[in-house]
Amino acid sequence: MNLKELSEHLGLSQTTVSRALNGYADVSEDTRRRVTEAARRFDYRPNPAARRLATGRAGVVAILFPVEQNLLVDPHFFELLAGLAEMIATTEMELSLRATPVADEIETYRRYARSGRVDGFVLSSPKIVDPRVEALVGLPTPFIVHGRTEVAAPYAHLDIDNEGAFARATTLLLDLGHREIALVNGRAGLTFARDRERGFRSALAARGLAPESGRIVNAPMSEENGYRAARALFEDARRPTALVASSVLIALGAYRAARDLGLAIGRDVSILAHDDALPFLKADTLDPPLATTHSPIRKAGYRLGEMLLARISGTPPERLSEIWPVDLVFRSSVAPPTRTRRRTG
Amino acid sequence: MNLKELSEHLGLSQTTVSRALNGYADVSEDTRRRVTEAARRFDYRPNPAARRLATGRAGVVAILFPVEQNLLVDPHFFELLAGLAEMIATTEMELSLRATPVADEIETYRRYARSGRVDGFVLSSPKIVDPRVEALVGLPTPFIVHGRTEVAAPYAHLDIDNEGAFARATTLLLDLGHREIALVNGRAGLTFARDRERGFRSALAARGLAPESGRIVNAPMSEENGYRAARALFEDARRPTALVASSVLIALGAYRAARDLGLAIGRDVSILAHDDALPFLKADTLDPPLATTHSPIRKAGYRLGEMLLARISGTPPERLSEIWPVDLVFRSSVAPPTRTRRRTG
DNA sequence: TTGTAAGCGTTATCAA
DNA sequence: TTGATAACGCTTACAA
Repeated sequence: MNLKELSEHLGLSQTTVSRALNGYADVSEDTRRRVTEAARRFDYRPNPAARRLATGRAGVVAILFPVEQNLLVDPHFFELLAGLAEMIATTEMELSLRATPVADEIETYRRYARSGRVDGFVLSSPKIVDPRVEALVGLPTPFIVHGRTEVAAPYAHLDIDNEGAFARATTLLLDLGHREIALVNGRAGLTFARDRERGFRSALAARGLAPESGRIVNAPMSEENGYRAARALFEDARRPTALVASSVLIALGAYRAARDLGLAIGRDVSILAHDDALPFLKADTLDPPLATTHSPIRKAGYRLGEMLLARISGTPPERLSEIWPVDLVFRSSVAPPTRTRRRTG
Repeated sequence: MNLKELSEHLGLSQTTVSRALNGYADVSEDTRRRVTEAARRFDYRPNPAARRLATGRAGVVAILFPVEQNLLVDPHFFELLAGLAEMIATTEMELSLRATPVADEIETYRRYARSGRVDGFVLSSPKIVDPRVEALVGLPTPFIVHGRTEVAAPYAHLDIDNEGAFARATTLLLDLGHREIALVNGRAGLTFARDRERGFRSALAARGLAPESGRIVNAPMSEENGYRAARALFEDARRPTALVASSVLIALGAYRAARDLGLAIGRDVSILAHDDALPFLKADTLDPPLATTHSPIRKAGYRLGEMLLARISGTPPERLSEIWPVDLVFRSSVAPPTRTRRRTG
């Protein structure tokens, strides 16, 4: 059943039927009712290719990932993707997952944008200065960034308040009496990692403190890297009494390191992590329950989809900027430091 | 630059230019050369929407995932996805990633297939009897299955020889002298898990043995589940001397369990796993290096893309069936059993 | 409030 | 071997 048949059946023109279905104002209520009712009865679905040809829109939003980096293996990326896919599934559009060789990334964006096969991009894990964003602000294809980056032109983005979250987390530990606090962060060069470090430093600075050397670690966020970093920190002669982690995955590794070294979490050492709400890793079911700054990355993915569609519909980028506040959730993995406990490796 | 402009520039009809570009036979070599040369010079790209409207093809292949199950968090799934995305990126098509509520899965396939927005599906992790496949064999939309399932009609599929692989792995352990062997497998009900169990059992049966109760464990393949299963097995009074695992992730958990219990891998207990070549988890860099049956799942994803495109181009499903052999890689995590070593919890 | 008609950029049919 | 011409199914000026 196509538009022509449907309109013939109704004794109306294709124009009127099309407008009735697309919610134009200049259609009588009565006609609209008849049309929508018939459309439902015949299960009429506009042909997407025809619509795309007529409107000039591809009906596709895309997310690119570098083949060589194992981004797909990063659960944070995947949760974002899942939320995005959920949102797009509520529309008539497609979410296109596209592989690109890392060396050719910018050129892939360029070519793909010009191909007319895509209406918009979602960018994740932006660097402090991100060549993808720099290239895309010069192109007509809309895009949205999960996170922030340093670029002159306005660009649509959704971020969480990383700096504020880590400042509050660090302040909490300071309030409990901790003075020796370490930060196990994500990869250096990524904006979120810089912002979290800023929050960490500013909280310390507010008490006249500064992080000691070696107390800030940068690495991709995995259990294994969390274990390595925490183990090294815990084995140091000047073991920190508290650790802030950029992911529950890292905290999980830190838990393992603490166990291996016979340290009681929430007693010998306090641990607090940012929680992106990875579904297979619940902070409150760890032993002991893990204190967190909490912000579901899946929801962010969903919202990114909505914002990108708004951008595609013409909302200017400067109006599409959201910074989400982050909850601080106190749990028993943090406690006041126990004085002068020192342990040699 | 569109077809009309290009053909006017060449002084040819659109028809001829189109045919020259699409490799039709009835175009003179000379004309074809001129046309392709001009197309390259002007960077002509056919409008995908127009092409889709004219051909009736969507230019999209899709892979659906259930929102509630954390499939996206399973690295096996996204390695497959990465390979698939790599293949599709070499074409003019899109790979659409689509979320579906698990309760509504079949209906989503149906609706989506009828929507005209997709030319074909990739199905992964089929069940022994899989309702998705049963629904899709009745529809005109082509699809391909990664794995096998029990269904009357022919269907396109690519699988590895799970049964053979696990029979060989088990036989290797038997040859080394092991008699008490456990299997830590994937989720029950999935075809690959059944096939691996079959291989395991048949190898034992060939020596007149049968697995003892509790020696076959089914669970989603994760480090955590591997740890739990292995720990329970290793703590049992009748500890198995060898363990076969369906994933390196499981083996990783088993390594941790062995370490926690003071068991030396490759001495007190032998461990062998199927290796899908997850990029962040190399069997040969574990300590000790892990013996495996080896088959890169990413390559399978790539090949699935090729096969699906062949299916879409008209190759009948019965001609699209591949079962890949699996390599057995001996490493020092397996050794002959050390007799009468028993350890109580 | 409704209808006419002209695109949108291809591919496919058929005739030359 | 090439070219008119008609689909493909929709949206959207513009006219009524």
